[in-house]
Amino acid sequence: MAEREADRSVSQTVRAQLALRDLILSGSLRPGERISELQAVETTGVSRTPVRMALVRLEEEGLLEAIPSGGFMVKAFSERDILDSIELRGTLEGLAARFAAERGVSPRDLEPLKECLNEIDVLISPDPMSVEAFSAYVALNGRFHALLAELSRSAPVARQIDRASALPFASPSGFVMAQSALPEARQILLIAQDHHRIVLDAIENREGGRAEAIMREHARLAARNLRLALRNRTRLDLLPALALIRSAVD
Amino acid sequence: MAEREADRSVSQTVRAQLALRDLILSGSLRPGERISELQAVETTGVSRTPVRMALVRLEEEGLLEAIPSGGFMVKAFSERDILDSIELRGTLEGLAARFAAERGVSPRDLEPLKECLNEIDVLISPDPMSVEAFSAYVALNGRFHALLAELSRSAPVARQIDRASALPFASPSGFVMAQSALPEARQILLIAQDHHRIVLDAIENREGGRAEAIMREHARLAARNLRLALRNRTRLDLLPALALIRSAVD
DNA sequence: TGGATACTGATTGTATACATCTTTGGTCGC
DNA sequence: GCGACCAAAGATGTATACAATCAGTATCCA
Repeated sequence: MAEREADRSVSQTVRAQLALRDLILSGSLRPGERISELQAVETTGVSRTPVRMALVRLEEEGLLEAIPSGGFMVKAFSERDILDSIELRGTLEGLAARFAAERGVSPRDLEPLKECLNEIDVLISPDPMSVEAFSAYVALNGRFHALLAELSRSAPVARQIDRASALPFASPSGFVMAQSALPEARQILLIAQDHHRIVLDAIENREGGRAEAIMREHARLAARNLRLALRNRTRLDLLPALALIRSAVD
Repeated sequence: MAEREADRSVSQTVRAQLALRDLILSGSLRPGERISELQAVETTGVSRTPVRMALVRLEEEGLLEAIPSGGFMVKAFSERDILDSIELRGTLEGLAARFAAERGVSPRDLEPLKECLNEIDVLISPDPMSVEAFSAYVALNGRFHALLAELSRSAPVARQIDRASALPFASPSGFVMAQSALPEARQILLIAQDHHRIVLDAIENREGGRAEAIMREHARLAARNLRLALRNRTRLDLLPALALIRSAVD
């Protein structure tokens, strides 16, 4: 009951969507649980109309599932669902990289990506990375992947990548924070950064197949991160998305 | 003002969605045109609430685009957008086929697909195929592709394929009807059917790479169909989706 | 005692009224 | 004559009231 009268700039629908998403990812709403609209109205402080709009959008986003008899429930994911979602994103990013390579990109277009990589270099340079560095990495990594999707110059492909990355555990840096405390963490980021450089090199030299393959492999690093985080059981609190996993975290 | 009181079994939202989709695909609503909610209310005969719900769903479907200042407009597609969407679907179906091959499927699971192919064989056997045969082919072909997506046993992948195929010009048999009058048509269907057989063979023998590659190539038949239909300019009336193409059909 | 049916409560789907914002047309000023 | 500003009309975003459907429970009959 804090920010009941939050800033008027964003629509009520967006506010409800953000609030409900937080509730889902934080685990306040359990997988399989039916979402009561009236309850959501009380929680979010907006009326039923924007709440319903938000529910529809969250369903399209993949966090909710429509109940045949009406209404929505929180979707449950298996560990394999998550791994598949990561492979899916890798496949789509691979397609984007291949398009970029085949169609050619100007040095001017590559500029922001290289700049992004240089900034990442600075972040991952100190050997025990700080938590803030990990956090900054997440932002820069997301930026790099977004720029890469644009590089395909294909609106349909970029759109599909966005939708595939919408699920928090499928996003490019979904499991980075989880292992910020592990010693292997920095090593994995160094490898990831190498992938970044390779894909740009492949695109520059118009090697479509190579660009595609490296992006697929790159996504599999996320899967490795996930397994690492689950096995070590450390800092799982940094992964709100895991509240959605069914029978993986018991 | 005919079916104002259509059957009560479907919700008003679905009815509005179907009606609006028809209006868009038939070209009654031009690309770039803002969709007036009140006008949609008059056209569809339902009230504003379900109309707005339908608009949100059609946006997620990819047929509409949100206007920053509010409301929606009909999306415009370039010819390249369409070709990219086809390649996108092929890539996703390739992933599904690879998953099916790698994970293995039981003969029991393959049964309905083989049955489907046998039915298609009967349809494309007579040399001058009838228009009804083409129409039946569209249905069976859609069924085969849906079954193949299921075969991946990956809900996220199947879901993404559904969404990629939602755009009419990206769907598996999007451009089949357009060339039902052309002599090359049957030949292309014979090749497509060969692809179908090959992918099942690859899956049966757990050849993931082969299964993936053939599905990618298979999708490119749709691109070939599109070019063929556009060049011949025959039966373009059978392609309502072309109303969305910007600057390709002038 | 078990099962089926009817009833009641609650929840979702729909319609409409209201407020705010955008857009468009006209007029005034430069 | 052109541009900017203001006003009015229409559009969308929001809230709420109503209707219909679904789930749960209790009772009645076999």
